[in-house]
Amino acid sequence: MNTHIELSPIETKKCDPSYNVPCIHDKHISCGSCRLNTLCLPISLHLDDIEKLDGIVQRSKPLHKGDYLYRANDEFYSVFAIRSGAVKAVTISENGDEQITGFYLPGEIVGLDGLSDNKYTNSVLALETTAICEIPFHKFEELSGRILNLQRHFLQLMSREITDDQRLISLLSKSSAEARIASLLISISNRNSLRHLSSNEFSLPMTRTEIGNFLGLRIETVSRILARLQKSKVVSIDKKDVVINDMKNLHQIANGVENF
Amino acid sequence: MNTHIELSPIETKKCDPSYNVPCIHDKHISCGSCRLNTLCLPISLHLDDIEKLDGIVQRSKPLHKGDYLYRANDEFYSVFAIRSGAVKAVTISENGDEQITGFYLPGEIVGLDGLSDNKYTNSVLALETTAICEIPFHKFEELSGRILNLQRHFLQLMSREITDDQRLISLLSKSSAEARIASLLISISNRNSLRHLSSNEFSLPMTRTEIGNFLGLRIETVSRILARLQKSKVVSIDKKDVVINDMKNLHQIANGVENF
DNA sequence: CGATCCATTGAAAGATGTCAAGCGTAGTGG
DNA sequence: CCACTACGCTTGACATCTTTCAATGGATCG
Repeated sequence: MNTHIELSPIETKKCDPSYNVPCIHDKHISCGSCRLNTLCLPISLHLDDIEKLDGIVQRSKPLHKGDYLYRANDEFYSVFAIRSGAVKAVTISENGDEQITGFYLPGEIVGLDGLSDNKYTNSVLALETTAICEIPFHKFEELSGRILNLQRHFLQLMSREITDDQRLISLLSKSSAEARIASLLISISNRNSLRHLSSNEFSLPMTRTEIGNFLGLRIETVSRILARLQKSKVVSIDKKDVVINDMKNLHQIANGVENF
Repeated sequence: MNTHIELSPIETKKCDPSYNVPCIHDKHISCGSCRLNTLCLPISLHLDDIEKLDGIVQRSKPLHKGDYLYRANDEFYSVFAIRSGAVKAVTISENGDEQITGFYLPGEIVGLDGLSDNKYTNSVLALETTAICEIPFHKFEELSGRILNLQRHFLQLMSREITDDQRLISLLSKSSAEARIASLLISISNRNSLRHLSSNEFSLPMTRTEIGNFLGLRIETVSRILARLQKSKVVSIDKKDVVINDMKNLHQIANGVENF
């Protein structure tokens, strides 16, 4: 059974048979042969340890746009690795409005917010068709009791989430609308690099409204800033498709806040 | 030897001998008898486990205002619990300016940002005279291999830091200057409650400039907002001393963003 | 006592938000 | 298949909020 899902053009290219690598979208791919494992497992595990990990990872059918992976206040059960597609994490504040706390791309982990109170504080839902690896936490915890590297790795993942969030705090605290948007573009670009995709050309998985929500800006401001960046030839934008023409300049506009 | 340090009036009251409880500022207090242990150890450890933990905690002489606990890029070695006083965590962005990512009060933990790359990403320094419990991480890790509760607890601490940071992101992303400052006051108030101190009356450990840096506002804005809150009788402010007169109203101003 | 830091306040400028209008596209139902 | 609606996006004009600049006063420290 082949469970390939719809792909953006960039992603598809990588799955061309001529590449002679396993396709990341295959539901039955193992952790050992997953092209993303340098991201979600950036540690030196022995082959048989990887196999053990592989044994507890559950791969289910893909989420479609708008489908929830989990909801705030759901009981914490698993953490999840994004295999393809993209998701957003959102919280709902008391007065009812939604705040996006992060976008997550392939190779990245969501669900770490669930540990502190044994229930998730965010909801996570798909921005586009998205494939997921689910890692039931109690099994993982049991496994990581036996594999010391794995435990250490997990702590690092959490610490990474903390430092990423703090970079975002820094960005929101001090930067202009233009710097925020430049930073977001750089962030996506960098994360694409890690996945061996183009760092200069990519497609935004989220809407303008979502960008604005995430960065604390109105949609009109997002639209105007993108138009301004386009006009100054730093980037080219056609709907969701972005080409970064002048990365150096973009970094200057982002004002030293590299990514988040 | 008595190593009592200077205290704010509120804090001092609690150390009155008539209270018949161990004084939190005593360098030689044990984890088992520390009044803050419900904060930094909110778990059910057996008595002998607490003693083991106690054995690895190092209590050094207090930091004075401006002293660094650690600096960004220092090798990660320990996490730290604040025993008394207050510290701030700061990062320096590429273009050289400082961003405060958090204020930490007694019973709270700093240093969790150091795990991901084995070096700290923040610098942490004292806002006032501050006593610290240092917990060398390798010893802690070794200990938590043997005490399952402790490992789980540590993950919860990290997850808590993540959710706290995300609340702050939400605040910075969407709120007016007035809401940000109201939220900060509420946050300090709540954290004082946890420490069994007054939730309506306290002294700010940080300057207006630091408040502004943390909340993404200029010092003049901070000053004006505080004046406005005072004028509307929601709070009374004299220099660093704050009295919250109308908590309900303050919550409304904070606009549903409870704390962070 | 002078230097420095912190805080307050006013006036003006600048940035972002709000409101309103309009366009294109995708999805839906007749 | 078309019309209709909903949604996402863009752009202009104006309002509002926050910053910037400037002047001043109090507190602290050597």
